[in-house]
Formats: sequence, C-alpha cells, structure tokens
Amino acid sequence: MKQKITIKTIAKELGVSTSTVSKALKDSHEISIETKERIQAYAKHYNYKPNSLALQLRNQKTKVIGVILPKIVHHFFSTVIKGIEEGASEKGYHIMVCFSNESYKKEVETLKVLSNGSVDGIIVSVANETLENKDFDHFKELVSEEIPLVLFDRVVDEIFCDKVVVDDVGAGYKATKHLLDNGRKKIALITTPNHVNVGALRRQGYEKALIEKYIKTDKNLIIEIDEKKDIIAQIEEVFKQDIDGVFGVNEIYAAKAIRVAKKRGLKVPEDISIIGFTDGLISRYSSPSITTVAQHGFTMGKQAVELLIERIEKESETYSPKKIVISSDLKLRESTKPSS
Amino acid sequence: MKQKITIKTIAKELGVSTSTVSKALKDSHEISIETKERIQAYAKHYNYKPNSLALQLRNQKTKVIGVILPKIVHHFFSTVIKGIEEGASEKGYHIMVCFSNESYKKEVETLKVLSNGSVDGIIVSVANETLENKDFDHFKELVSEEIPLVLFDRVVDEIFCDKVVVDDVGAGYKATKHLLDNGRKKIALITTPNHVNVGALRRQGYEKALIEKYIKTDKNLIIEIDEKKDIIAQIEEVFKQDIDGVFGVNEIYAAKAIRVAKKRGLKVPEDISIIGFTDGLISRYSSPSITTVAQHGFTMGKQAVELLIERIEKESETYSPKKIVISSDLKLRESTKPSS
DNA sequence: AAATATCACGAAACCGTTTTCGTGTTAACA
DNA sequence: TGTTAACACGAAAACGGTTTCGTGATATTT
Repeated sequence: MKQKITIKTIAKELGVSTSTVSKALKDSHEISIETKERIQAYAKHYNYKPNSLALQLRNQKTKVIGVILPKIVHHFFSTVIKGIEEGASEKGYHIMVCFSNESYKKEVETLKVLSNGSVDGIIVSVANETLENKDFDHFKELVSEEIPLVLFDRVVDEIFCDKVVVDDVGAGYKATKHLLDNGRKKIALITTPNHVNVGALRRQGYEKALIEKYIKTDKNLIIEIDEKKDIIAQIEEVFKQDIDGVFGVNEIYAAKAIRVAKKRGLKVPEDISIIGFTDGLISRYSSPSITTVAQHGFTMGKQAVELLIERIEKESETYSPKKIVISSDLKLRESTKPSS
Repeated sequence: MKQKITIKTIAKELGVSTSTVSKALKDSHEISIETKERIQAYAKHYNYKPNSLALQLRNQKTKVIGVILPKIVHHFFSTVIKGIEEGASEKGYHIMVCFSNESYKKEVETLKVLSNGSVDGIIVSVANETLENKDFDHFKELVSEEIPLVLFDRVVDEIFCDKVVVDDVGAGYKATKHLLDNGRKKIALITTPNHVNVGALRRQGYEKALIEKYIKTDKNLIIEIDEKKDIIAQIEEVFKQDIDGVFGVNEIYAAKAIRVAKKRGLKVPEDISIIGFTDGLISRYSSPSITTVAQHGFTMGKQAVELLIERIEKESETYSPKKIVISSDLKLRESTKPSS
C-alpha cells in the first residue's frame, strides 16, 4: 500500500510542528488564519485522512461494535443485523460481524479476539452448542472485565448483562390459540430438542394454550426434530395420527409440514391449519403462504444496539441490567383458516 | 469499562521495564527464566491481553477486511458474507460489514471511513444507485491510494482492481435454453431495468439462446419490473399473452410468476415452465419448488476474499488485476418440465 | 516606562506495544 | 590480570495522532 500522508509529513513539508498541524486542521483559534489556510489547503490537496487507529488508541474507544451470530444465512439473523447496523450507524458506530457457526469453541475464540480492545462493546446471540454445554464462563469473564455486553434472542439468564428477547412463551401461546380458535383440536407441535431455549419456551406457550381449553397435551403430538436426520421423515411420523393443526417452531418446519400434508392428500388450510414462526421469505412465498409469528428481528437488533451504546457511553454509575421483551405478532396468511 | 491491564501495569508492579515484559511474554531468550516465569504468571493471573489497537498501529496492519454490501436481508448476499467470513477466518482476518442500502451517498461515506486505516482491504458489491449515476470516483480514489480492493457481482469494468463475477450471460443462456429444451416456445423474461448490469447481462443470455433457435425476441414478452410499483400487476400484464415459459431474473420474480400463473388457472409445470435465479430458500420451499440458476454466493465470497488477501499480503511487485468468473449451474426442481 | 495581556506556535507527554541498541555485571579465557 | 563473551535487562524511538503547558514576541494598559 502506498504510504499514507500523516500529520508528520505535513509538518515537515510546511516547516511547522505537528501540534500546529493538528490544531490547524481542527480550526483552532490558537493558530493564525494564514497558517491554518496553508495547512488546510495542503491537507486537502494531498487528501489527508487522520489515521483512525491512532485516534482509537488515544481516545480509548473505537466506535466499533462487535456482533457474534450463530449463523447468517437465515432470515431472522440477517434482519437482526440490519437493525443493529442501522442503530449503530445512526450513532456513528460501525459493526464488526463474526459468526460462531453454532460452535462453542468458535464462540469462545471470537469473544476473546473481540475483547482485546478492538470494539467498545459486544452483541451476541448464543450458539446452540454453548446452550447445550451450559458453559458460560467466557461470557462471565467478559462481564467481569466490564466490557459492555448485550445478549439477544438466545440469551442466558445467569449472565449479568442487558438482554433483548422475544416473548417466546407468549408467541407460542398466540400461535396455538390461533389454531384452537380456528376450531382445530389435534394440534401437533414440531419443535427442537429442549435444550434450545426458544424451543422450550414456545412449547410452554403451546401447552399453556391447550390447558386453557382443557385439552391434555399429548406427547405423541409433539416431535423434537433431530436436524441431523431426515426432517421430512420425522414429520411424516406425526402425520400418521389424525391431526388437524400444526405449529412449527420455525418456518422451515412449517413449510416442510405443508409438503407432507399435501403429499398425504390433505388440503391446507381446508383440512389442516399450519402455522410457523419467523416471518421470512419462505412463509411469504410458499404456497399456500404461511401464517406465522413475526419475530421483529429488525426491532430486536435496533433495541439491542441502542441498549449497548447507552451502556458504552454512559460512564455508568451503578448499573443494573435491563431486559427488553419484544412482543411478537401473528401474521395471518393462507395456511390457516377456521375448520369447516 | 474497567481499566485494562497493560504491559505498563505489569512492568510497574513487578519492578521491571516494559521492554522486559514484552520480551518475557514472547518467551524471548534475552530474559532469564525466573523473570519470564514471574511475568508470565502475573500476566496469566490478571488475564492480560495485548491491546490490539496498539499492535495494529505499530504493525501498520489490522487484519480486518471491510465489506460493503448493498443489502443484507437477501439470500445471495448473506451467502456471500458467509463465504467471505469463512475465507477471512481461515487466514486470520476479521470482517467489518457495512451496508450501502443501494445508496450512492452512503457508499461514498462508508468507503471514506473504511479507507482511513481501519482495514487492510475492502470488498464491495456496488450499489444500484451508483450504477445508475455512473459515478465511480470514490472507487478510483481508493485505487489511487493503492488500498486493496475487490469488486464482486455488481462490478464496474473501468475500475482497476480485482473482480469476481458470475457468468450472467452464460447463466441467462442456460436458463433460457433449458426452457427451450423443455419444448417451450413463448418465453417471457421478467427482468430489471437495464441499468442494473446483471439484469442486462442475463437478458443477453436470454436473447442469445433464442437466436440460436431462430426465434425472434419479442419485446412484448420482456418486462422490466419497476420495484416501486406493484410487481404482481406488472407480471400479470405479460401473462395476458399466450406464454408457456417464464424466466425470472431473481427468485422473487419467479415465485410471483408462479402465483400469477396459478391464479390464471395455469398449472406449473404442466402448462408453463418457470425458472428463476438465485438459489435461495424461496426457490426451495415454494410449491412447486422452483428450478433456478444457482449463483454460488458462497464460492464468490470466498474467492473474493482470497483474492483480496493475496493482494494485501503480497508486497506487490507490479500488479495486474484479475477477474474471476464463477460459472453457475442449473438446479432442476419442480417448476419446469418438458411440455406434453 | 513598566506591567500585563494577547497571539502564535512548539515541546513533550500520552495512548500500548515492539524492537533496536546500548550497558553493566559476571564468567570464561589467554 | 586484562580481554572478551555471554547474559539480563533497560532506554528510547517508532506507529499517528491530541492536548496541556510553556514561551518569546508583540500589543495594550496603567
């Protein structure tokens, strides 16, 4: 790379000191107008840009926010990123995006790298593997170093930091209640293994809605998908029973359920109502389009980053972590309707 | 933030100089074993991490790559990011992701910020507005500063830098030819306005395939979607003609075309074959699933970052830019089949 | 004429690290 | 005993800025 023009270069060329140059570029009153003009003209002509590393080092802040996501090729997370970026951008921050790929090890490493001074704060959605392990020491260390941290979506209660979550119980409840209100009785739940928090919470909502209607939850109607095996095959299993409603805890499960239903000659939504989670493109473009619980990823991202920046910039007196709960809405589409 | 432990702190506490600490932590032979052990133990105990800003300033390199994308909530671009991140990660780099939101102004600003020393190189996919304006001075300035730059997907020939592109003409050709091979005769093209490079190129491929079969291109079969208006309505227009094939230059257009076809009582793929572009989730999960041209975003991202890092690390002798063309494949699904 | 204020600028410290080049001490050698 | 080598460490410069605190030269006030 061509060597950059620095304040030193300018000082030398113009026969003044670096302090003078620095002040002149900031239009300080300490410097005479003529000198300022000379220096500013020179700087402009050679397209001088202050080296941001030097500034960051001196100011002890980088105006960069680290973000660690479990994955990126995913509608919800990319929406969150957009929210984070927009919120950051508005406050003059930039974001450094990293991925854990759902791996505990990579999460630990990335956290270590980001906590060495290159960012002012960190936003994380915890990797599945970490949630399984229940090993959160890397986060606790971060907290003890007092590096501002915000967890979102996949959060861990025992970590002392700000959090942004969706009301997963409420959302699961809403989804299930919608099916019940449709007059559906035998509602299957296609969910994740229980260690995935959000899956467990949505399931609670499902059960809550059923209990309200005095329906006993039937274990045979609940399947925990093992993503390592064939998903369709697992879904087919539950369809062997005489179900009239399906609640999939993400849009992929819902979309696959529609496939299975069709294959078995069931009409969606006439014979069976199917509802998903995560209002992404799949839900919008599959046919029938899928009624879902919209997760408001954008809002979550934005809230998370605002929380973080507040924490970064408020030379905090005593600080007590906040938890923001984003409520989710039902997005009605074609895959659900009252049973006839 | 709690103030961090630095080499200075250690030096003071242990009554040695900073140079000694630095060397001890690097296990230098210049330092006696006892001293090294004392220092290392202390550092470990207090969880010392070298400040990366200081390192970056000293080494004049950041090991960070800037990435500017037009948008993120988009399967193709998120796939590219994944490729970039993976490639970067393998070589010990991190990525700083920014978005232009298709805006010329934001692209210029972001480029300025990234070129102030905070990244070692930059990867960009040019914003649509910039392509319309045809104003590329900001890139040229970057090139003249000799900051390593790689353009991908939406590239501009006149900028002297490495590039990674898909073979859009070839891809358009393949898609159209597939429809022709299906026995389709009246093939509509749903595309973008011509200033969007990729749209124009795919259209060339479309025309090329037709010409080969001695079919005259019919302007009435080609619609340039104005995204500001109702897309469905525009697509319906072309369906008023008696078409039996549709080539949509992205998966959304293809998915919407399927909707329109169904609404008009056409069966897909029996009555009409529909093919899309960008092999995303929509194509996979819509029903019928959509035959598409797979764009290999992951590969593009990875190639782009590898090119960039090569350029960054090779203290370049004379450098001549490379252009990598990624060929795309057809992904056959349900939305196309030979006409009966 | 002496005291003081203003102006315009420079020296030096600082942010956290690395690295070159001493330098004082001890041990080995002639 | 004097010379040299090895050892263990420190001083200082460098990366590129900002900022505090002088300071010498005028200009103004008493």
